[in-house]
Amino acid sequence: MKSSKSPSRSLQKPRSGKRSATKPDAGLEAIESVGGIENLSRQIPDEKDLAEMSRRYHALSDPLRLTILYLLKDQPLCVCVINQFMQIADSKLSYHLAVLKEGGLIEGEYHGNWIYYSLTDTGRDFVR
Amino acid sequence: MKSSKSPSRSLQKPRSGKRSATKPDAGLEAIESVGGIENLSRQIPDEKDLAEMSRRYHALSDPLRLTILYLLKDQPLCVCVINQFMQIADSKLSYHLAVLKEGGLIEGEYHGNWIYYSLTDTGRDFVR
DNA sequence: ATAGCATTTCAAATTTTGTTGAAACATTAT
DNA sequence: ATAATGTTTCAACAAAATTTGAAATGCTAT
Repeated sequence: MKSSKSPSRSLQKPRSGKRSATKPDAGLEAIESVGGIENLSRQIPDEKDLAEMSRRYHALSDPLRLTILYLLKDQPLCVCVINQFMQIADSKLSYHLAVLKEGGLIEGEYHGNWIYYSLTDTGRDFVR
Repeated sequence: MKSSKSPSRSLQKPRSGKRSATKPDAGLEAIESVGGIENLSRQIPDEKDLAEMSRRYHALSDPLRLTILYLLKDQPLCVCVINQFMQIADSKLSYHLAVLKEGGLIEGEYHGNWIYYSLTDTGRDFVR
């Protein structure tokens, strides 16, 4: 995940005086044809939504985490069983589970001694 | 993007002798109920697909890159116009465009002096 | 060929993310 | 309460992604 906050755009239309030879007319016209830069910017989700989307996609951006997600496709599984598959250090698995959880893709709950993880509705959207 | 190659799983069923008190019966049964660990593993895309998915999601995992994607929602735009919006260093924008391109979400082509970027079909799937 | 602008590429510095092993915490059983 | 097991948290380290500015490259016009 990156911080890169959305730039505080000035949204000023490019100066429309004498247009220098270095400006692509077609590009500017394309913008004008959809209502100008001010209007274009309305297409863009607000900062909060962008951050949430980024977090979710980041959670999906690792083969190991995708594997976990697919493992959970048909049923919840406890950490110990997931790890029979993954064969990685407990703390490593825990880290990746946390990333998936923070991305809103899985949720876990204790059942006896074991934590069972399952897909959230959002998570389910991403496994086929 | 992370390297984390999918673990070479041994896929052995947990030893089924005397079951220690530390094994969650429900979890094991859940696995058996879907055909055992061997079968579960068939749910998981192969390494190559996982890598491709990871790359694509990684490209989506940054607010700045998502912003670019939404900018391109309704029309191709040249780099210079995109940057009127983003207001970041040229080389920085270029880097992020490259990440999006490698993720298969956008493509660019020269039109005269300027490169116009547009969404690929895959990219379009991700802007609303 | 040269110049001029648009865009990318490169390498170095910085920041973020992932890994590791030890320690802590949660739950259950004794 | 104590012990035993499952899971997470923590801090140090390693690896990967991002930023930055300078230099290189691509296209067009002269």
